[in-house]
Amino acid sequence: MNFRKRTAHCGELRPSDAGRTVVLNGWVNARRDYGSIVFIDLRDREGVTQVVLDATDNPELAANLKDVRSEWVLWVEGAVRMRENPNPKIPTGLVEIVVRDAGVINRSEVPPFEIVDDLQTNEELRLQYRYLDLRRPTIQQKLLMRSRLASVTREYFSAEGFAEVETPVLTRSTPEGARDYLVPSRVNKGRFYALPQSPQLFKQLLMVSGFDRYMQIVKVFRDEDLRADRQPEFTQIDIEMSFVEQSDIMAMTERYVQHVWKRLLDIDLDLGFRQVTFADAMNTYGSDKPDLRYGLPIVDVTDYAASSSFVVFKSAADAGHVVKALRIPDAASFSRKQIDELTDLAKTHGAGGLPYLKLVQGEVSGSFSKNLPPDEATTLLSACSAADGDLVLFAVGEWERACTILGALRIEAARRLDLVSKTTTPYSMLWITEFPLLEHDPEEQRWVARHHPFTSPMTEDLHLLESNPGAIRARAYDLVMNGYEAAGGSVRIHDSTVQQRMFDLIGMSVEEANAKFGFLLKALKYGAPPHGGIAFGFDRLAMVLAGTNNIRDVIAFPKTTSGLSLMDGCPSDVDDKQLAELGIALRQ
RNA sequence: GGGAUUGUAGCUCAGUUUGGUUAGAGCGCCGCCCUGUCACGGCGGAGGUCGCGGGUUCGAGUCCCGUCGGUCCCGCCA
Repeated sequence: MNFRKRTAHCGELRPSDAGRTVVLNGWVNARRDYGSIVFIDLRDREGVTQVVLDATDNPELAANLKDVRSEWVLWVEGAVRMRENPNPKIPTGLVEIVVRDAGVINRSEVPPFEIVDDLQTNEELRLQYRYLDLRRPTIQQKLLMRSRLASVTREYFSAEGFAEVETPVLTRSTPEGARDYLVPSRVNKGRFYALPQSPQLFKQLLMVSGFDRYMQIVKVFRDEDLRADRQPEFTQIDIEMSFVEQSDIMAMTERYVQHVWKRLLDIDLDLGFRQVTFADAMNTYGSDKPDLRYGLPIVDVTDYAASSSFVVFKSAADAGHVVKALRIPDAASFSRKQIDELTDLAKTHGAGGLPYLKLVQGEVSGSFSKNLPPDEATTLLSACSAADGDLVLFAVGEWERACTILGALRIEAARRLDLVSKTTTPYSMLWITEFPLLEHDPEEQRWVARHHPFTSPMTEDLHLLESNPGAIRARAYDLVMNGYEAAGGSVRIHDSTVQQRMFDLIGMSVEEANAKFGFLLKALKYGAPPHGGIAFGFDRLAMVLAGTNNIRDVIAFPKTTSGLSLMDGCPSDVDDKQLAELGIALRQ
């Protein structure tokens, strides 16, 4: 196929180029045919340029291009000239190309959906024809932003003395954490590799080796159910540092984020991101990843509940549970239906119901106002700082449960009141610190690591290691951006004895620990430096930067919520021959 | 594993509540016309396994059962 190569792309021509003869290559974005004059909008990654073909000047060429339709690929040669009727909507709108010669490089079938930014098509079809979906400028911009993020990241960490070291993708399956994706070994039949959930152990071993500062942009895999912000394979910016403590890692991370925001968004972020302890975050926002672009704090009213006439509150307080309240300003106008929807939401998070009070022109109403003497209602509402026109929602129960319920309602209320669009702080950055080291798994009847079992306990809580494990706080920290857990890390245990005690605590025998993590325990005995690190969810970071709340928008070829790839149809069946080579028989 | 919601023309959706003639609209597509459009315009036209399978019924897009996808959420995700 003959075509003339471009001398300009479709987004660059301006009035100063008038008079130049250029060649463009691109896709037909739109065609407007007037018979003796035809306009063709030619599109490439950089933009759109209008091309004019005058049939009276060039009848032969016009006849050749008569069939041209959307998404055909053309080359076009002609002079740049000022437009009679400029189009202020596009950057090249002041100029156009008068075609002198042109040709069809490739034809296109009629696409299943139009290649436009404000596409209404369902995601199923878009994913099936992902290569067409990716022609849309909005998606391209997001992926180009992701590309720049990767460049800026490497540039920053390289300048800070970090070495990028690759770690294996075929690794050992380990207990704890997410389900592993397994890869059968042909050479060693009946045995399996696991795809890494993170390069955690390898980066710690690199610290033992003395690499001192490591970072890697790396794919990791977790075989768990998906969400709007979760894919089975995703990318981490994995970071580890030696001879540091928590504050050093957090400070380094903040400087990186500041650098990224400056370079990619030209926004100046102040260092010293807000820090909130896990306990405070749960108490005040009902979440360990609160979105602080808006307020809506939760208050504790357990003290008032203890002497309440409302039996639900009273008995909760007597049982050692808590009563929490969420005041939603100007929401007393919520209808019965809207309250029912909020109640359903509360129930999905484990609430029995949703007690609420409304204050309208001094009158108290609500689901339990009849069970509450007026003076008690007044006291309770003032404890919640409720003003006229407010709605107050209550959650009753075990501490973390009650907090979580109101945390979910807080997000929903913000959505309904459209608080995010009204914010004066478009980016909310905060650290969550002092996570519990362990949590109790009622199913397995044992303690499990909340972060991972290599996380160091806070020094001042070490004495609780055997007496009160649930109260131990970890030297762990999450960086939360606009309500997303963007990064998480910890200072690691660098002492093999402490590491062994940790394994004991989560019910792992010495034998098992040695079998599964013996290489780490051994390595820690050969002069391990104090070390710690953090890992960013690269996709989530790209999401926040690109201003989307769908992780699939920043992944070129994502999977659906059931883990399918609709374009190539994986996962797929494999031949019996392949299974036989691997020594695998499928069971029904 | 569970819940909610969704699937009708190439696309977006209406029609399903209360089963009943030939399943509609906008956009797109095809043909003709048009010299300044850029959401071009005008005239005409084609296009449907109502996701799939089974059932109830004289009759199913509509009711019932099952199933396969999409989206969101709970559990899960160190």
